[in-house]
Amino acid sequence: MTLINAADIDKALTVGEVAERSGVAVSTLHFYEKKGLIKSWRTAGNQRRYQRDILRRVAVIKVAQRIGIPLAEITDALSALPDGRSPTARDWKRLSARWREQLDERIEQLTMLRNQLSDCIGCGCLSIKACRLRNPYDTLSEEGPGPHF
Amino acid sequence: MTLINAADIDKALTVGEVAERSGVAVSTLHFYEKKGLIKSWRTAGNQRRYQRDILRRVAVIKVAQRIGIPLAEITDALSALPDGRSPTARDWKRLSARWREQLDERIEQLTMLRNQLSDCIGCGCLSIKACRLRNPYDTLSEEGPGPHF
DNA sequence: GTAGAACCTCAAGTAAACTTGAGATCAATT
DNA sequence: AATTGATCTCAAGTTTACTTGAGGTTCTAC
Repeated sequence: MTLINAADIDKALTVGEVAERSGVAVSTLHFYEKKGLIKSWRTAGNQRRYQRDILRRVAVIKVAQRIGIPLAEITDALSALPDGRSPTARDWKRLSARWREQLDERIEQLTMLRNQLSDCIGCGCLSIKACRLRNPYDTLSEEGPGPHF
Repeated sequence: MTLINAADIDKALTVGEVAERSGVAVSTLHFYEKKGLIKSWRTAGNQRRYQRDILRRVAVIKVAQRIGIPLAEITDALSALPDGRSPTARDWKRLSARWREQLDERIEQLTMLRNQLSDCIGCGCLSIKACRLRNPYDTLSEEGPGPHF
């Protein structure tokens, strides 16, 4: 149900162009499309064409991946974006706020791990039952019930 | 060429025991053995037996995994450990020092990502060619040539 | 001496995120 | 018209880190 006007078509990008400009392989773009992360329309000759907007979208996907968000979740988040128009700053803000939290969490976990690692360096305390490194669930369980990835 | 004395055998652990006490599945222990991460000897009835030391070793593997080190690299690092005796604090220190660096690096990367994300929240700058989030290689390339995982 | 739990091996399956390959079509150029 | 490069589809392969299953053996306990 996406509306496309003449101007958009005019500026349309081919897969090759998108690949080069976004830095991902053509096969990856095919793959993302199959997974529902991005979309395109076709020319009379069945070739993909993308709105210029695709470049930002792919950039967003790459950022999310760097954070460590799995593609399925990215698909999910992206599907919450408005259909048919380019996401606005506000849309992007919602997305990034959610991911920002996950990033914070991830950083905190790694930082805790680092502290524990420092405590343990050279002390051999991994052999001790009470070692915090050895029993990470002491800390994880503080997050409450439910799955802790 | 590992020497095992009567006392060790005395305190030997079965796979089931190791699994329960280390928190990994029996199948995972089989798997780790095949990959060369851990080892065992066999009873007359062909069942695995482990030195008590296995528990620390598995703990070390799990810590390394939390840092994000792939198993192959862990195997590599562990193979540098002395054969036939339990690793000492010094051995463990060498290992953790190396991994500590990777952890630091990972944390720094994520922290940079977070800062950039903050800069970008709500500003829509992902659409701008110069956006640092969009062009992470500006920063990655500072790490020098070679593969950047 | 027999049931049931714990083990064994080996092959195959799983999930994520892609890549590769084969065979065919499209588009731009000479 | 013919060549060359870009695309297309669809299936199958790749890597990491395991898990699952089938079919068979060993241990422990009653």
